[in-house]
Amino acid sequence: MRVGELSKRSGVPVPTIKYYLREGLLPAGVLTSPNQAHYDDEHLRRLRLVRALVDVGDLSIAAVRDVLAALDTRDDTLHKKLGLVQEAISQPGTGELDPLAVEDVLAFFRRQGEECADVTDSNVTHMLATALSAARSVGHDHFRELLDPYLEGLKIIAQADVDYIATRGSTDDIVEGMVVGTLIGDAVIKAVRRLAHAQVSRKVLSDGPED
Amino acid sequence: MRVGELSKRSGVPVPTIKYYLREGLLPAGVLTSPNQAHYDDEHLRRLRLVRALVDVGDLSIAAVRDVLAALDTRDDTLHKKLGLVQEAISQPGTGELDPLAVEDVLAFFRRQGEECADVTDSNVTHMLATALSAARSVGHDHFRELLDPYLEGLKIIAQADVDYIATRGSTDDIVEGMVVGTLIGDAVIKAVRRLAHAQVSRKVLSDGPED
DNA sequence: GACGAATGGATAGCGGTACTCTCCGCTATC
DNA sequence: GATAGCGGAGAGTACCGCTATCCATTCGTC
Repeated sequence: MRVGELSKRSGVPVPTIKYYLREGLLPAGVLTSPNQAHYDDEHLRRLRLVRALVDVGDLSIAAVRDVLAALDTRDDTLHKKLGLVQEAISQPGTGELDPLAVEDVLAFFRRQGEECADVTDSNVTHMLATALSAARSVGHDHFRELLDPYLEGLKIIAQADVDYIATRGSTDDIVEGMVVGTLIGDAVIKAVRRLAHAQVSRKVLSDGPED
Repeated sequence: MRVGELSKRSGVPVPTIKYYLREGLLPAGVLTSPNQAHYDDEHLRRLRLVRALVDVGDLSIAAVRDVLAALDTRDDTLHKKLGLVQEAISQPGTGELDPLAVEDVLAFFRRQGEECADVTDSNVTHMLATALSAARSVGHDHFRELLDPYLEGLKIIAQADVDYIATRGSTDDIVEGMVVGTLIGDAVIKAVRRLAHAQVSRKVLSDGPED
């Protein structure tokens, strides 16, 4: 297919597709003439992935490029590849780090028996410390006490994630599934947590019959 | 205190504070002269809240304004106020809605015995449908099967959230705690989920001893 | 009470991001 | 052979969150 049909099938405007091509988010099509190129289903698939990362995953174009580069890495173990990808989909955040919050994180790791060595300087750790710093800055220094119950709930969720991913065939599918599952999972979790809050709020607060 | 000290204590540059004042994110200080205003701890607290919402909660300035407006509402039941605030901190997202994904959401509600009536057109429902649409568009139409295990894990988390909030005194503290807890909780959950993934990935994939 | 720094207030400008537009010569299709 | 679409490249746009500049006034302190 040519770019017009790629656009129609994906819902992405042609100029945007051209932009993604320029930015290296989509591989160039196969040239059949100096100004005719052919795109296949793989391009369509990749394009939809890019949109999902941008729209739902809220990744910047640069971050998407990193993710795709990690996905396309050929010569690494699965574990390394997963690590690469995870770094790429975990934006660190910009705020100041309160040393007390960093200590909270380390204490949490110790409590959970994490080998901290290879984790403490990752984006994920930074994310966590940033969030706890923000909590402290607005006077919620007891927020850290939620880490353990959160982990308890997230173990269930992570297990479901792993089971879901395990149904996939090739290692490429696994890595891509991890990207999609992590980012779309984030969005789903955000929404469902809010639903759970609303449900509880409705149950707990029977304040005033009606108005 | 005056603006300079407010800046020093919060770490926010003076021009930014002025900007927030203009945008209505901070109430004006009490004027003691035509060009001197006095700010108190309440301003400082509000400023830090704004920064947390912007930095960690990733809210736009407009969304922050909505949240603050909801927080400052005086004449509503707690339940209504919580609902208002929840809408304000739940950005809908922009993608197309796949009708099949919408059906997935409704089926989920039915399964969970939600009274859908007052929920189906909320931002949160839209968030969920957007995420599931994205999943479908990249070929993960079985992603919806994760909804139930996610809810199971999130019930634990939501319970912890409620317990945490319940320690607070005034209803104002409750509502503010809900904002902070929801947004910072989102960030924390994101991070901890990734840690859980990494942990599981390390456990499951003992592929190759070392390199 | 003089003087430099800081203040409140208003308007304009800046830097980054994600597109979007325009133009070109060429090509598929009718 | 007309017309629509194409690949490619550079410039332009819209929005967002600040940041810079200016002004008259006032604070701090000497």
